[in-house]
Formats: sequence, C-alpha cells, structure tokens
Amino acid sequence: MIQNSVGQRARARKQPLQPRAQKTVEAVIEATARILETQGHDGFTTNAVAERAGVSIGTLYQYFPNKEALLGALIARETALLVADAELAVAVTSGPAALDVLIGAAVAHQIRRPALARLLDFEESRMPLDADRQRVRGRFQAILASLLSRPDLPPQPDLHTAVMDVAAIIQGILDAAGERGETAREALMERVRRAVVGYLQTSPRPF
Amino acid sequence: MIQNSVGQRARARKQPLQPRAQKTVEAVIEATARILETQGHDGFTTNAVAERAGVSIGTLYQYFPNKEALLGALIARETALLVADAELAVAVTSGPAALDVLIGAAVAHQIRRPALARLLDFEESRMPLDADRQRVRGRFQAILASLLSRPDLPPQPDLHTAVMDVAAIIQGILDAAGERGETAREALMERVRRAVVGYLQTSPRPF
DNA sequence: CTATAATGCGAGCTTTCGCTCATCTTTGAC
DNA sequence: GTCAAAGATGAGCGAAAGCTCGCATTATAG
Repeated sequence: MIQNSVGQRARARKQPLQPRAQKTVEAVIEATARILETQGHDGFTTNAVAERAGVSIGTLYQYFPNKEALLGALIARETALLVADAELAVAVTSGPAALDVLIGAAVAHQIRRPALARLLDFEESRMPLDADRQRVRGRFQAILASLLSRPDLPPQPDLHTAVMDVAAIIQGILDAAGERGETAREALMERVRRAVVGYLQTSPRPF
Repeated sequence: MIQNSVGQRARARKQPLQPRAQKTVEAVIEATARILETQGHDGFTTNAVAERAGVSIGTLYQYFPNKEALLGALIARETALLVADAELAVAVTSGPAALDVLIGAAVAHQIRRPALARLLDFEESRMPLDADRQRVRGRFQAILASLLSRPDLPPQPDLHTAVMDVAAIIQGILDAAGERGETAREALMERVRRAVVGYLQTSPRPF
C-alpha cells in the first residue's frame, strides 16, 4: 500500500497553527495508538484511525503525508517519553542507583501501554528511521553508555557491545512480560535488574 | 484481509498424497520464507508467494485454506528445526555443557536465517497459536526447565519465572544481533552465555 | 486402455484500502 | 463587518489483495 511513496518525495503537509488543529493532530496520533492496541497491525487503516479520532479522512491527510507518517509520529511521541524519563538517571550520583532509575523508566514505559510498546518496538525496527528517531534512539544509547562507564559499576572492556546487549536484554524481558500480560511493576524491576547486573558482572566462562 | 475467516471455520484442504504434491507444498512454504525475508510483511501476498514458488494461485489454495495458514506452516517448520537441535542438550551430562548446547542451537537458528527468525518471532506472538505450535513451544520450555533444574547449575527458587526470563534474554540478544546483521557465531555465543549465566547466578540486589 | 482420482491452472470476482480534490466552515486581523 | 487564510469534510477513484471456480493435465487402479 502506501501509494504515493514512488515519484515525488512525500511532500510536507500543513503545520497545525491554531489550537484547534493541534487538538486534531494529537487526536489522530492517539487514535493510531488505540487502533494498534485493540486491532493490531491488521486493523490499522487510515480510515479506521480517522474515524476513531473523530475527524474526516481528508483532515487526517492535511497533516500526515501517508499512513507511515502516522506510525512515525506515534513512535516519536512514545520514545520521547521514555528518553525523557531515562534522562533523569544521569543526574543520580551512585552508579547502581542510576542504573535503577534507567531500568525503572523502561519498566514504567512497558507497563503503561504494553501492547503498544511491543508493537512499536517491532515497527520501529522495520522502518527506515528518519533523522528524528535516529537522534532519540542514539540519545538512549548514549545515556546507557555513560552509566555503564561509571567507576562504581563493573568495568566493560567492550562498551559498545555491552550497551547493545544490555538494551536487548531489557527489551527482551519486558516485551515477553508484556506479551504475557504481566503488570507487577516491582517484580518485573527485580528481574530486569537481576539480568542486567548479572550480565555486567559476569565473564563469559565462569563455571 | 483473510476474507473467509468469518462464517464457516476455515475448512481443511487436500492433503498432498503424491510426491509431486509434496514438492509443491514444500515449495510454497519455502517461497513464503523467501518473500518474508526479502520483501518483509508488506510484500507477503498470496499471489507473490505462488509466483515465487512457481505454482499457480489456485494450487496454493488447494493445500492452504488461507494466507494465515502459510505463516503457520512456516513457523511450524522453523521451530521444529530449532527444537530438534535443542533436544540434543538433554542428553549431555554436564549441566553447563548442556546449557551450552541449547544456546548453541538458538544461536545457530538465528544465524542461519536472521531476518526470518526475527519476523517469525513477532508473527508467532500475534497469532492465535494452534495445538501444534503450542506443543512445540511447550517442548522448548520443558527442555529449558529441565536444564535449569540440574544440580550442577545454580538453583532457581522460581523455576517458571527463570525459564521465561532466560528464554526472553536469549531471544532479545539474538533478535537485536540479527537486526544489526551480526554473523559472528562464536562471539554471539559468548555474549548469550554471559547473559544467561549472569542471570542464573545473580540475586537481584548484589551491589 | 479406461476410468477415476489427484493435481495444477489462472482469469477474474469482490472487497478493501490508501489517498485526492472540490467544496464548505471557522477563525482572526484589520 | 469583511475577507483571506486555515481548517474540516467525505464521496469516490484507482490499485491491489484474498480467494473461487470451472476446466485442463497428470498419475494410478483395475
């Protein structure tokens, strides 16, 4: 689908200037989220989003050049939320405590809207990530890298790999928990903490 | 899509009896895999699969009641391969060595067809898993549970949670690595081993 | 060799979906 | 109050996708 993706580059649309229009844009993005949560990717059609948002299909296309842009805007909104929380970790002096803040942010993000988090993780990975998302994702990795470099945490010889792996471990546990419908925040945090800390302080062949 | 999903239950199709028909079915399943790998979920259409398999669309629908059944058959085929390899682990006497065999099977499965493994992981999770897949998935968890109960591995107070988390950790690291295009088998194994072993021998609040 | 079952074919029906555009309504600056 | 710009509408176009069905071809039993 995405019919105008060939030919002219998806041209920029109107910017919402008046408050009324900003409400409209916000309603459309939130409708995208709710459709994805309830109907999944199959039910995600532009007409369904417009109806759920309470606007006409024409209005939707005044602000979003195509269906993919809806996903892009939603991903940008959600990851910005997560990164904003994660940002708080860098201000914490103790290394382990800072890591806890980061993990807490990730867990909270997952618990808040589990189905959405899972789905967007996947959609994000199969979308040519534009400048915005590239930047946000890089920011999260930068925060994690700075935490893992703290002197009161186990030193990581290969920092880049450690960042990738820790991020993957967190996401893996949280997505699986979300799929199972887990909602126990503290229990989840303990398990993520255990996995991350275990990875950081272990050398590959210990037994 | 999936147009006949309402009304009568997707009726069973012909079973391939002659060798010729078995070749056809195999070709269709493999075509599904290749389409998913190269075009992704968007390019996954029944017409595309039939063309890639070198059979007509009518032939395809003689053996698969609908599009979803193609995915189901492919998932069954791939997970059966993984479980067969994992099964070898239970025969190994040493606990750590057995765990190594299991991790090796998972890594090999990921390295063999990275894009496919990632995609099917996700598709599987959003599909009402039928009896077959339920059984195969359960078998993998059973193997993992039996390994984690070995006396020469750290005892797990909550075995069920440990099984879920270890599986999620393995899948998380492997999917992320596949997304980045990693192909170094031994390096990947070391990292997965590190994460799993670290989790197993760590209690939640160690620092 | 013949009859019957199994397999294979593909034009095309039906439905859905992304998206446009001509038109109408609302807002706000002067 | 006027008018231009911003915002909103929704019928419907064109394309594509899932799937059927009548028929042709190939294998096998007797």
